[in-house]
Amino acid sequence: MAEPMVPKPVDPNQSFPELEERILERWRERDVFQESLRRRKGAEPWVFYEGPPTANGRPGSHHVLARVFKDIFPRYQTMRGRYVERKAGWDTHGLPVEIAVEQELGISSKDEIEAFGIAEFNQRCRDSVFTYLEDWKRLTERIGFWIDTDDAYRTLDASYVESVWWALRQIWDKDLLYEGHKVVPYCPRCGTALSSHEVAQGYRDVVDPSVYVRFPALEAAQDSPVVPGDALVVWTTTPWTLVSNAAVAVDADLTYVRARVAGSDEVLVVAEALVGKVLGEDAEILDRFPGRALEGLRYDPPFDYIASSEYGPRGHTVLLADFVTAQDGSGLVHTAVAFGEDDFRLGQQAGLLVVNPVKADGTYDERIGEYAGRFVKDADQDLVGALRERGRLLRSEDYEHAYPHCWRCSTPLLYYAKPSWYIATSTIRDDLLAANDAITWHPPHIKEGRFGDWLRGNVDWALSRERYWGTPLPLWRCAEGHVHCIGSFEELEQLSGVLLEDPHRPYCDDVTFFCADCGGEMRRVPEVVDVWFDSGCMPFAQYHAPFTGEETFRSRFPADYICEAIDQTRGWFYSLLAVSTLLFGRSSFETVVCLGHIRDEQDRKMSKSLGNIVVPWDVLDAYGADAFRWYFFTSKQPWDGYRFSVEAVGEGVRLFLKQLWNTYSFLALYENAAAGTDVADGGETDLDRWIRSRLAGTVEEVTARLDDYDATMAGRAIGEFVDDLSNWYVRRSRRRFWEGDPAAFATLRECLLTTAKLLAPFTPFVADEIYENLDGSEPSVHLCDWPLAGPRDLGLEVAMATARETVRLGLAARGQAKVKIRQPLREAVIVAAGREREAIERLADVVRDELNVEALRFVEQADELGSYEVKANYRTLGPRFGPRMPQAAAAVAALDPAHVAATLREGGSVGIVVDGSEHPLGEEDLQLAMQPLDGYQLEHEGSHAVALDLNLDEGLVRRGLAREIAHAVQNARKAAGLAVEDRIALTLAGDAELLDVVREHEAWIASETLAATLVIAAAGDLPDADTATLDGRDLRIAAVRV
RNA sequence: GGGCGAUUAGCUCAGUCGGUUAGAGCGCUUCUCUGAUAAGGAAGAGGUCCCAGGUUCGAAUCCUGGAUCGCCCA
Repeated sequence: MAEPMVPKPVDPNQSFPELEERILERWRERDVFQESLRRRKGAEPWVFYEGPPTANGRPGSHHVLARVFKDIFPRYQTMRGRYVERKAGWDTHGLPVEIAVEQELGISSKDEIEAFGIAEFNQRCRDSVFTYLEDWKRLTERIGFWIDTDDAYRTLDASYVESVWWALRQIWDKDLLYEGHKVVPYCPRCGTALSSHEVAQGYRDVVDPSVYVRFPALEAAQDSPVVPGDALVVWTTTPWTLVSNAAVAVDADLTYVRARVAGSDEVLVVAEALVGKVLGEDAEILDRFPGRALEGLRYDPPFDYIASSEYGPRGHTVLLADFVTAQDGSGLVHTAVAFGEDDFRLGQQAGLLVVNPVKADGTYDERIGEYAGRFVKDADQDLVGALRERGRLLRSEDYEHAYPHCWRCSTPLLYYAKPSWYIATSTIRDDLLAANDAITWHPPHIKEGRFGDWLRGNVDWALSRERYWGTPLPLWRCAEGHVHCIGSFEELEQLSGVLLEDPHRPYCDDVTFFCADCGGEMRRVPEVVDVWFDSGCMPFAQYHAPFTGEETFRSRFPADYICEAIDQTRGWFYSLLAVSTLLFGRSSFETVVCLGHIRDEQDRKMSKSLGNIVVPWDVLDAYGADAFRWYFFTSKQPWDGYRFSVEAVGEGVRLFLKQLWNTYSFLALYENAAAGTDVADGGETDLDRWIRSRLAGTVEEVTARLDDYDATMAGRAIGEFVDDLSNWYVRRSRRRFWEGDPAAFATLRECLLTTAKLLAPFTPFVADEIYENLDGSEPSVHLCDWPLAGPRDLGLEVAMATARETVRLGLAARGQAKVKIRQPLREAVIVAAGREREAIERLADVVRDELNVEALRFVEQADELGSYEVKANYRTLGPRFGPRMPQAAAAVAALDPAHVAATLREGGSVGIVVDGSEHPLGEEDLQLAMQPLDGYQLEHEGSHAVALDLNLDEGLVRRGLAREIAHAVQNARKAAGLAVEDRIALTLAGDAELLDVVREHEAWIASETLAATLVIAAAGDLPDADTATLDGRDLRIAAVRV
């Protein structure tokens, strides 16, 4: 480094938002982000994948959280020497976009979309996707998130879609893509099935009717315990499915009973364990039998819209099932084949036919008579009413439970049997688990907990959506049912002669070709692909691999790091893992940081309806991006979630950024004041060596923490260092800075410069400003290499800690004695021996100065100042004595403390008797504490104590007054608005005794206050000057700049 | 109903391997320091470490059960 130049003056009241705007301008001018990439070109890549947000909504504070965590580690790794490409991405397909366009068009059904025209509809989707793109770009830049938005991948691009097609073809070729008929969660409003990870987003507590319905037994099988006229008690929380009741399920081994309710002739059948709950405690039990005895029993269904025969031979009979429990309900479970996963499976086993009287829009079809055309969930109450009227209803109550809703439109989902395309992920469950095994999760519990559990319970991925705006499913099918999966545009062109420019619907729907098997016309199936599959393909699709970007993809796979909020466990984290495991047999990311949610000051979720959203711009305008970032990085571990408010950010500004800035402006101030003067280098002091050692320790700590993706502890370590720098190093070194000691400037400059580099990934703006002004040999701190830790002097660090502890005790003693610090005292008596004493002696200047005492006197034995109390060290003696520890502690307490102290000082050991045998105790087994002695003001902690001699003589009093006078003059200087380096002509008047002190300490006062001349006027002079009152005496001060 | 996480001062959070009297910052009161500071220092007030059992010489910490909150799943 060249001889440092004098930094330009620094405004201590600098507005950070204003500073940041200026630095953004500088970054643009110097093209710093791109330059940071150019300089690392060819270096070992460190790979980050951007999880694509959708730009059809405004970015919020939670996006800022994610984006700053996406920024910090790439910045850090770049400084460490890695090449960190940062390609932005946008998620552009899917229902949210369609819904926004529907709202814009004022329509709300698929029929209306098709009437409007798919081509035009999709064009509108395409247009709407980037509605808030500028907001996103503006915020991204403003918070200092360096990502290349000009080279962003977009899931709607034809190249991206083609890569997704390629992926599907790979999966198809592995026989893992199939059409299944399953009960799926289905949104009747959106007209499409949802994947399990979408369902996971929409659980909400609702109150549904819970009904117990009589199903009268008809003809009984031979040996049946149940006779015609008895009624089965059947429980359900979905009355709307009762119209298509197909069977009743019971558990074969569970015990059921015939029972009579008190005061009634009616005989009801329920599980024994639930009799009390369903029929009352006083019900009379007539018969007990296992569930299997009920098998085959025919019953009269609750509604007769659909004849028993339509369900096949076993329609409206009792079946045995493995999912029935006596947990709740009646132990007899209503089964509607089309409306539940268990129901459907049971129906398949029993050969029941699927009868689904519910149309795709969620309303009953014409078979359900008066209810035809009604939305099924709305019919619940009327159906319950109808059951009641016909005497079928035994009981009805409200049942509160979590029920899935469509994550986008909030419509309650129906479980619904329909054909859908699936990826057989459950067959690669072990591979998924093995891939997960190689991932490092932050926080770690997600790996085996939430995410691992989810993988272990993996079900096939419901891939298809019966929608419009999405990647079209590349499957073509002929009338004979032959299916062909297209893997590239070129392949489709070869088959059809059509090269798609836009692969979206409806254009791809128009492409046909001849079936290779039967020669029939092949048409595309109507579905599009789950958007999560799109985003799961981003590792290769962002580069259009394997078509044009295969090499790039290979060099950027897998990612070293990804970061998203916890809700992506079943979203992007899963889709990334599933796709790459299917295609490449491994995870596409190695480390993931999982962020928590942002809540408001009252710990409520932030939502538009509560009106408690914190708009990021409010934070940025008030405190700036560095403050915003610093809050997220250091206030807590990010996965714990944040109680967030604009004010919460303010505290970090005051306690960290302002402190840092003031230290920096202090350096600039005194380097400017000292400029041109030629002061001899005072040489490095212990204080310099100490802060450099602390700096080295901080570099080590921050590096280790960032390597471990722990921004929180890394940031806090920097915060502690800056606190030490400002509140101890600078505070204790001020005189050297006033005097212009080059050694002090060099130390502080180095500390600030290294701190700027450590801070660059955290608070990139203020870090760059400090670097620019103190060094500036590179265009930006972000082009610098990460600092290497210098040598440490741990002995000195420990010594300083001891000295500071001594000061703390001394100041406490002063406080207790109510003696101001400006009043010098004769001596401080310090109890310390060995290493402690050496430490304090080494740093005696610091201690003496800080305590304002003329001398330090050491005593090795506390008994000179007070008496000892001796206590057992539980940590060492506990393991030794175990259950006899109380006796041992009592024996120690009974020892003579003075004797113990003396013995230990001579290196001897002390014996105690426990249970009749003697045990020698060494120094480490005993703790000596002090009891203060009268006459001294003593503060103690452990074996270390400080006492102050409070006797004042005339000289001390007058020196104290001299300091009061100097202080009063300084206040007057400050009040007059003088700069710290201004020389003054000083005239003092007032109380005669004070003026006497001034005469005695004239030279000292003049030098302290930078007085070129000091005139002592007559007592009554300067009637109009500033007046300070010292000890009840007036001092009039006139200070004029010369 | 199940899983995961959380619960420590009015607020925000630390708390190492189980060790004596549980800490810090903010806020509040009093005092103090100041040639940078919106800062610093000292003292004070403020605690059922969510509850109950258990293990242990000793539990905020380990175990079991429960409560509350959050997220996820049925």
